[in-house]
This record gives sequence, structure tokens and C-alpha cells, in this order.
Amino acid sequence: MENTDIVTERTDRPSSQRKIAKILAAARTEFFANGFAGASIEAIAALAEVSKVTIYSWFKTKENLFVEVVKSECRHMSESLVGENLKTRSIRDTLIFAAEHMLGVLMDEEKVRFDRVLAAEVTRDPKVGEYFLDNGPRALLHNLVNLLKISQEKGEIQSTDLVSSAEMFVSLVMGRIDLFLRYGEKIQMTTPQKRERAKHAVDAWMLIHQK
Amino acid sequence: MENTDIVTERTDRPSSQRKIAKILAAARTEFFANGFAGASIEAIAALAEVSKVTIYSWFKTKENLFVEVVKSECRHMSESLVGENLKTRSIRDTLIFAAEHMLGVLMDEEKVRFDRVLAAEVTRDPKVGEYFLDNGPRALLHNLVNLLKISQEKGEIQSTDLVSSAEMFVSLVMGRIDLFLRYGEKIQMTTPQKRERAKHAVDAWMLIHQK
DNA sequence: TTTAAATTGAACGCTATCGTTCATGTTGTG
DNA sequence: CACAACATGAACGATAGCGTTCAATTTAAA
Repeated sequence: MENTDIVTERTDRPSSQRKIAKILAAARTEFFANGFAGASIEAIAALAEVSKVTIYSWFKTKENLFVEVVKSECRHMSESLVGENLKTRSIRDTLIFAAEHMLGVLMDEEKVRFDRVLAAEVTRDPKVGEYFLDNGPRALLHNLVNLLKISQEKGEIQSTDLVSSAEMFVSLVMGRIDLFLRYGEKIQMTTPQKRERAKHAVDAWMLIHQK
Repeated sequence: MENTDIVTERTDRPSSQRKIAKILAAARTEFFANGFAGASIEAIAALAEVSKVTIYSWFKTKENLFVEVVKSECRHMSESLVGENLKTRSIRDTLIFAAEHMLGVLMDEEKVRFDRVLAAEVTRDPKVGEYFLDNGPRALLHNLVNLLKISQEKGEIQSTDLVSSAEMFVSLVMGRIDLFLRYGEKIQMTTPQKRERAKHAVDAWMLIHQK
């Protein structure tokens, strides 16, 4: 998947921009609800209060429209997963903060539906899978490794394989939560519960990585 | 999802049984490749070398056929995840064995495609999700908890929450492997590599659960 | 106001699928 | 053999979606 926007010849006209945005939003809703094959362009047009022809004039095919939705979703996700600079605090506090944040983001119902639909389309088009992995999980892992590297240099933790350690951290935090969510289990977690789980996971992780 | 078989009035005729089996196998292939909406009954009939009418005479609808495929797959899975009685060995060896087994089963390409398709259908029919969770992940968790209980009584390990401990075990073994597989990453692991990962995960888990 | 881009609805051709019907075989059991 | 259950191909109606065309209209920039 290239970085070029598929939307043909952007326009300056604000009304067009607004329509394009509405189309993307509607497409998102439809695709997430019914999957690629199940979603209908006509329904998207109706939802966006736009003519079907307008959709085809901006996005050439259903496939393109889907890809644009995925891209926009990935952009949004990598923004929200790139944590701030937390290097002044202790590694424990930093990880707890990160864990809480992860739980918040990844337990969002919309993200779950995104996960369901996107994974299903990987068989049809593996590119969307790669794109997602690069901008989601791998970006997160990368940030974590950088964090751990600094902590290790500070002598706070001990690890022979930072990538594996980062993966372990994510695993301990999420556990099987994402699995159960994907299969429809309603998991409600209040903020203090998330904090509790975050602490529990971080403590376990610290136990493994203490000097 | 009830336990009653949807296949209407089973027959004694072996030829029919064979056809039903072929239909289910073909349906499995088609559904896993294209999802529910994308799969076509006609294609399934062709693949099963069977008339479309035959399919409709046994399974009344596409939906029913899909559900039967899911059921049969779940049956097969819970068989393969229910480990043998390993209570004579040490908890460490037992867990390493279980971990290796898990890696073997869950990294299977067919399982991955099953995962993709099934999760996608949860939006349309939440029942299949519940059914899968009961027969897959929850069954596995349950077996693990029983195992850990015995080990704890033997004084080998220490845990205040066996369910959480079991979940941690699974998390440490699988990590994000299932995520990456679902999004199309080709992860090749030889048997010794699996063993290595299994040991690594179990050692970390033991560290958290030592007395 | 002029002008070009953008939008629209309606209609179309095309393809595909589900699910059904029916008349004609085929299979296997008693 | 006789009989009933089973299987088949072909055709059908109904529905639905994609992607396109076109003439008519709205929008907004110059």
C-alpha cells in the first residue's frame, strides 16, 4: 500500500472536502458493520447523504474506498498509541501509565470492530494487513523498545532481548482480553479496574526483569 | 447456539453421510477463504461434487451450513486442546509440553483463517462467538486452572488467583503471535524454536509464581 | 455574471447469489 | 423386484450489488 492518496485530484472546494469526509465516515460505519463484501456503496451513499456517483468520482472503486478508510483509521491509531515523553519518571510508573493507556485504546468497541473487519480482509488483500501491522502493533513495539533501552541504560531493569521484553509487556497487559472482545464478550472495566490490571501486569513484568 | 444438529433427519445411508461430510469440508474451505458473505453455495456444491439442491435439502440455509461448519471446527479444536493427564510430571515440564502443543495448534494456517472469518461473523451473529469462546479459549483456561490447582496443592507454585495465572501463562506463550498471524505475517517456527519459546515463557511464568 | 467544476437522480447492463421447483434419474433396502 | 429415499441438472424468480452513462442542475471561484 503506497502512501499516495487514492482520492483523485484533490479539490480546494471546502464543500467537496466536507463531502469526502462524510463519505469516509459513512464508509467506515458501513464497512465496520458489514465487512467488505457485505457493505454496499449505495448504503454508504445514503448514509453520507451523497450521490453514489459522487463516491465513484472521488474513489474509483469499492476497494479504494476501503483502503482509504483503513489508512485514515491507522493514522488515527498511531497518533493515539505514540505515548508522550515519560522518561523523567521511573520505569514502573511509566509502564503503568502506558498499560492503562493501551487498555483504554484497545478496549474501545470501535477498535474491536475495526479489528474484526480488517483481519477478515487480509485474505483478500494482504497489503492492508501489512499496513496495519506497521502502523499499529509494530509502531507500539518500537516505541516500547526505545523506552526499555533507556531504562536499561539507567540500570533500572535487566534484559537480554528488549524486543522480547516489550512483547512480554504487551502480552501481560492485554492477556487474552482482545481475543475475548473480538468474539463478542462484553468486558466492562472501570478506570480503577484498568489501573489495577495495569499494576498487576507491570509488577509481574518487573519481577521477570529485575536485576 | 443449541446443541441440536441442524442437519435435518439424519440418514443411515452411508452415501449420504459421505456427501454430508464432503459438503461440510467444502463449506469449510469456501467459508474460510471468502468469509460468510463472500462464500457462494454454488462454489461449495462444485467443490463437494454435489448438487446445490442436495446442500439445501440437508442444510436449510447458508446460515445453517455456516453454523454447522463452526460447530464441527469447535469440536475438533476442543479435542486437540484438551491435554492428556500430565499430572505425574513436574509442573514445569507439564507447562512446557502444553505450551509447545498450544503453539503447534494455534499457529496452524487453517486455524488462523478460521479465526479471521469467525470473528468477522460475530457482528452478524454473536452466538457463534459465544460458542467458540466456550469450546476454545474458555475450555483451555479451565483445563489449565485445574492443572495449576493440583500443582498448587502439591506446593510447587504460589498464586492468589489461578484464573489470572492461567491467563498469564497463555499470554506469555502466545504473546502477540496470534495478532501478527491474523494480519498476514508469515511466522515460521521450527519445532526446536517452539520449544525454545515455550521454555522462555514458562521460565518467566515460574519466576512470577515461585514461592 | 460568466464559467467550469461538482453534484445529482434515474436509469442501465451486467453479474452474482440465494433459494425453489420440477421432472428425471439413481441408490440401496426389505 | 418393488419401493422409497436420495440426488441431480436445468431453469426460474427475486434480489442485490457494482460500476457507468447522461442530461440536468447546483455550487462557487474569477
